Amino acid sequence: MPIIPEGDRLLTPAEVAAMFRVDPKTVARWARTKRIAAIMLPGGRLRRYPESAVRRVLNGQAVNV
Amino acid sequence: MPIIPEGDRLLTPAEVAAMFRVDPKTVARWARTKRIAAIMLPGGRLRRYPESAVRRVLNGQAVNV
DNA sequence: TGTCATTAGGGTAATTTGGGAC
DNA sequence: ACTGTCCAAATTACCCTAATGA
Repeated sequence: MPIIPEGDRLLTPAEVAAMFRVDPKTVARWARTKRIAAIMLPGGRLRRYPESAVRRVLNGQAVNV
Repeated sequence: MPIIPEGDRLLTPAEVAAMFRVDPKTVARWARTKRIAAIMLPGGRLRRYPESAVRRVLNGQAVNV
């Protein structure tokens, strides 16, 4: 089954950062340390964040990839 | 492209402290003791406060998390 | 193919937190 | 009973450069 549920929009680092009021770099750090779910683009450098994962954090629930 | 649906914006500890004119540490203490709603950033130490929660307190209404 | 805003990584400084005590 | 301050540790922000992707 898909790790990313269908209908789950992917957010850019800038969008996630804006939602949490943190620096985009901080979001990348969360992804690198597995503190928030994220997928890597084929290029292997840029990431996108499933909206559902972001929402889980906003709801104070556990996260993880 | 930049869609940030989450209707409830998040405030930083400093912003909340300024609104109430108290020390940021006091705000953190309120969060620890569940006197004001807050979410913990994935980092695990810093918090953000839903604007709606702060507004409820400012309006003298009950709070709780 | 070339341009260009965005993103990630490294290093360093600043901010924030928790906990105990006053 | 509640707040502000002191401390050490963890987290985050800002600097720069290189790579990505539309």
